[in-house]
Amino acid sequence: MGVIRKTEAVGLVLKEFKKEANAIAAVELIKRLDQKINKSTVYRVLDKLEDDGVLHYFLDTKGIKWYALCNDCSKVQHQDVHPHFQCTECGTVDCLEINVTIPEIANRTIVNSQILLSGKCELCIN
Amino acid sequence: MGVIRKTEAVGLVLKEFKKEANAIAAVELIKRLDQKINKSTVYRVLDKLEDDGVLHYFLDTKGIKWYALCNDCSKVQHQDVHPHFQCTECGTVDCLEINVTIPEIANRTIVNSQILLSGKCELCIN
DNA sequence: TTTGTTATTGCAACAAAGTTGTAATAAATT
DNA sequence: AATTTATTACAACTTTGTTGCAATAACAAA
Repeated sequence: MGVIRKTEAVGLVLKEFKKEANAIAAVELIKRLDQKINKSTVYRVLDKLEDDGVLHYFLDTKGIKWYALCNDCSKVQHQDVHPHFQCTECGTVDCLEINVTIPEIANRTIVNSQILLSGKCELCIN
Repeated sequence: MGVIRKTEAVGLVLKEFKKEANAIAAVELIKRLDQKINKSTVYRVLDKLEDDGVLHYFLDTKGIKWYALCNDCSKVQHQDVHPHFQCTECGTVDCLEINVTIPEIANRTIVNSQILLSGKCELCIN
């Protein structure tokens, strides 16, 4: 179930995403909002915003959760199925606005695809 | 650093992979070998076999580690960069022998790509 | 504005996966 | 057989995320 009440916690979490171009790790958000919002509240708010189609999440190369703003999602459906990119140098994670086509596979239905690319980002490439 | 001594633990771990067509989760392996090998030994053996190019690993939709036999890898390089598939019904995970081409991305170097597909497997599709 | 309902929060405790230090054990070499 | 040192078991720990529950605070209704 998504967000129902406009609380301070929801506001603070959304503010973080608005001032950040990239994705934010749940763990990082918890650090940033420490002393303001409790850890489990952060997780619950993220979860609700994901339900609402405001954020989407994915796991990085270490299996930890990252969240980023959605573009055209809704409570009904997440349209965001783009690849994510993690820089091996600075750890930054972005959404990539590219299309990767997954071929059909005999005898299987593919419902979801998660693509995580890693390498050097624009800033660390030099 | 890879395997140096041929120990019982290494033998038991390899035996599990030889009698299993699919990938095995580290956690599952630990359960299977409980009372035979200690948890941290399992992790250390898996790590070494990965170093040696015998196994490769990847994370599933929940961020937990899975291992599978490599085909043509070596200590020097892991050639296995195929997608992995996890069935949402039975949880089984396999390696897919298909090629997915990742387009070039301006201002970034892509060193690694992890593709995790999920849906229904051959057995659960009906 | 006050009251009532219940979604939301903080807290503390827990759970799961994986890691680490260390002393004891056992491969492999001499 | 003795020696070296990679490997193991064990226990304790870390990190990320979850859960139960009482207290709090949105929000609607009166």
